[in-house]
This record gives sequence, C-alpha cells and structure tokens, in this order.
Amino acid sequence: MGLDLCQSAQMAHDLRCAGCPVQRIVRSAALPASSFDQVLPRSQTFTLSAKRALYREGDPAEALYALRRGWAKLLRKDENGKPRVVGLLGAGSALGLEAVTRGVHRHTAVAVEPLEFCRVPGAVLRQLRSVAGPGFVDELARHWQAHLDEAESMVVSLGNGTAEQRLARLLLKLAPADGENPCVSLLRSDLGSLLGVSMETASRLMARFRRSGLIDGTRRRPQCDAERLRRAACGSANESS
Amino acid sequence: MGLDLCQSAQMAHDLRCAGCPVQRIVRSAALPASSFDQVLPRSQTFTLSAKRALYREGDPAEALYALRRGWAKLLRKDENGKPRVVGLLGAGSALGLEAVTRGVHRHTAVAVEPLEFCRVPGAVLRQLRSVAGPGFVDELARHWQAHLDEAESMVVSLGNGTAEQRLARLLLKLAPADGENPCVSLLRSDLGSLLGVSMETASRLMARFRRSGLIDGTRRRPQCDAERLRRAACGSANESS
DNA sequence: CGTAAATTTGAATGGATTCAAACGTGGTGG
DNA sequence: CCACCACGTTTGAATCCATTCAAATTTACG
Repeated sequence: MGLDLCQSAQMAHDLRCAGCPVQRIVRSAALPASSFDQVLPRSQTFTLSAKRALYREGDPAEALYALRRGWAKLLRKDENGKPRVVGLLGAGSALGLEAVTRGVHRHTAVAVEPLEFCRVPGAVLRQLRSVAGPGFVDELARHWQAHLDEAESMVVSLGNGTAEQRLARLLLKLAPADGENPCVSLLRSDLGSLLGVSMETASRLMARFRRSGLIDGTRRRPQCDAERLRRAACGSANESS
Repeated sequence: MGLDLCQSAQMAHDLRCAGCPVQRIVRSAALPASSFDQVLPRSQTFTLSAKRALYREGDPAEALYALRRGWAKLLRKDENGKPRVVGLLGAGSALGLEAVTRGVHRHTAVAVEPLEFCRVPGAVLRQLRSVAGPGFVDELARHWQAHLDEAESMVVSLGNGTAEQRLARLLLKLAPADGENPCVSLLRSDLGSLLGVSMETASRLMARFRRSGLIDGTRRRPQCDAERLRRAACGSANESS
C-alpha cells in the first residue's frame, strides 16, 4: 500500500550521464555555472528491483525520473478499477513530468526488470523553471512530445490488426535496435493487457512464434528474428476515412 | 494534396473568449498590458467546414489552434501508410502544440463537423515563450497533459473489452455532459478505426444500440441514453498484472 | 435527378475468449 | 534438504464474437 522505498546504491553522476534526460533538462535551463553546480548534485542515481513501483497513480508528483537502464511499465486503472498497461518506457525516457506543475501522477510506474534511474526533486525542477530560459521549455516540450508519440503509437500499432500482428509489433518495439535480446520477460498478462487480448491468447501466440522460429532462446533471455517479425507485423486489415 | 485554406469569417475576439485556451495561454505569459495588446489581435477566429484539414501530418507546425466549437479527428499513418484515427478533440482543446518548438505536425487534424477555432501564429508563441514567466510553462504543460490523458484514456477505454463495451464508452465520451445530443455524425469507418474494429461491425453495433434504445433520434442528430450506455460500458473481461 | 459515397444487412469463415485442468518454477519453512 | 505452496504459464475444447466478401439500400451532393 505505502510508497515503495527507492533509495539504494546511490552513485555520483558519471560519464554515462552524457545523454541523460536529466542532464539535458538541467543544462537546457542555461543557468550560470554556479547555479548549475547547486542543482546537479541533488539529482542522484538510484536503483529499483523488478516489480517495485517508482510511483503510484494518484500520488502527488514529487520528482522527475530519468531512466538509465531497464524498462518500466505504466499502469492506469480502467473504468472497472482494474489496472491496464498503457505504456512501456525504456532507457532514455523521462517519467513523472507531472512534477513540473506540482501535478498528480496519472499512472503507476512499475519496474519490469531492475531499474537504474536519476531523480530530480520537484523543488529543483520548479526552481529551474522560474529562472530558466526558452531552452528549458523546449526540452520539456520534447519530452512531452515523446510521451505523446509513445501513447499514440500504441493506439496505432497495438490497436489494429490481428493479435498476431500486434504482438509482432510489440516485440519489435521491445527489441533494441542494435540486435540485442529483447525484454520479453514481460508477464503474459502484461502482454495481453498491452495487446488488448487475454492472457491465454498472448501465451498461445508466443508459443506459436517460438515454434515458427520468430523467437527462441531461453524464457528469461529470449532472442528474436527482427526481420521475420517485421514481415509478420504487416498485412493489416481495416480501413479508415 | 496542398494545404487547406482555413480563412473565412474572421471575427474579433468576443466574450466567448473567456475560457478559450488561447486566452489562457497568452494571459499566462503575464506580459505587461502593452505587449498583451500586441499579441492578442493577431490571433483571430476562423471557421473550417466539415471534412477539411486544419493541418496535415508532416507539415511544419506554424500555429497553435484552440477549438471553440465542433470536433476534430486526429489521423496518423500506421505502418502500412493507412490513416488511423488516434484521437478526437472537442471544444476547449488546443491543437498543434508542436508549434511551440518549431516542430512538425505528428498527425493530420480533420474537421468532423464545422469548426470554429482560434489561431496563434508560431512566431507569436515563440515570442511569448522568450519573455514569459513560469505561468506560461505551466499552462503549456497543462495542455500537454490533457493530450496525454486523452491518448492514454483511448488506450484504456477503447483498447480492451468487447467491441460493444468500447463503442458504449466512445459514445459516452462524445456525449456532452449536459445531456445534449452527441456527435455521432462520425463516419462508420471512423468509428471502426477508433474502436479497432471493421466498419461493418461498427455499423452492426450502432444498429443494435438503436434497436435496444441506447440511442435514438435521427441519424444526423442522434440522442443517447447516457445511463444505459454507462451500464453497457462496464462488465469488462481480461485482467492484468 | 442522377451518380458517387456511405451505410446496412446476410452468410460463411476464422479468430479470440472462456472455463478448466495440468505443468513448471521459485521461494519459504519445517 | 526437501516438501509444499503460490504464482505464472501452457494447453485443450466448446462457444461466441468479429471479419470478410458480397450485394442491396440509403444518403449526400453537384
């Protein structure tokens, strides 16, 4: 029920911070170097083990998080109160943008696998906002756009076509571009929730893909054939206006 | 192919501007009264007839639009290039937030019924951004959040359950809270695209709803029984994590 | 008034759901 | 250390839902 504790293994900002959203956001404010040094040390790296929540739907948004490693799923209650997966965010994503406006978290963020992330307290954010230049607005806007793109691409690619095509698209999304192994350590019920099908159907489809050779390897560390998945992802149906 | 012309029936800002997003955005910048007067007159009211496009996917975002009256559908190409409806925006919504960052439109916005809207040129927006205070960031954030909420609620309410439940939820969303008649002048193919079902299924479901008395009235001006729709919208299926 | 576009309806097929039961697997405590 | 339990997964079989293709009908609009 209560908040998950998310402190452990704090470490100083290191070289990997180069592309970190937090860095970009903080730098975008174009502060004088002195203020910059005051802000950055207050944002540190944390870890969170799988299945734990970064924050929960309805909590006041007290910080902005930048994912450094791992995947997080975003859950939101549907009209019956059941949680639905509405998004998956990977390394490089910013979570909890609501903190900029002292808002309330719109969804629950849960670690799908062990997470590594940075945390910027809301107070720091708002301090930045009050003194920052146009670059700060741009950088925030970029992240909001990214979230919107993510949500809309879910509607487009996971909302139409057969369940088989949708699963193929989802796996492709989860497969890092560099050909690494995808994170299909997702629960079957999460797959189902993302695809809008039942857990059993998700399981059957995964089994079919495995038999057909679209994916193989161990259950924990699956590999996938991106080329064949791409072919399976096409051939949709319905039209529109 | 080319841009739709969207000028006609320009009118001065009037009393109805009170709750207009453009007003709120401009005012949030907390400019001195003199600058304010320079900006506002440059944002005027336009109309656009049904089926015409406000802007198209891929176009550079040159302005921000505030819907005053009517509904617009947002289209986005799927992996096969077919347009999919990814959202429906009604009066009070802000369209084209990409203009703040000189971005490119992520979707095509098409009038579902005659539109009345305000337009703020991008140059004015960026001028505001450069001189505006924290309130400007907040106001923009509010609109981005609203878009995100819209997109995610589409995933949640139109991505799960039987087609019948999804249609009921969609109709409820389109039905103004005050009990007015909903805008179901949507094409059946748009309904299908929104619900992720075929055009024929959308037609069959609408017919069934009509026979059951969940909706009635003429095709152009349908009425709906919100209470019974609400009951039809529940009773979902699948679980999740 | 006549043509094109949108809608409705039918019938057969294929896909997804449900309920149910069996199986694997990780963790805890005896 | 092993038994056992909880949890997640897999698979089967019957049913129901949605799709497809096709044709008829209505509506919109020049």
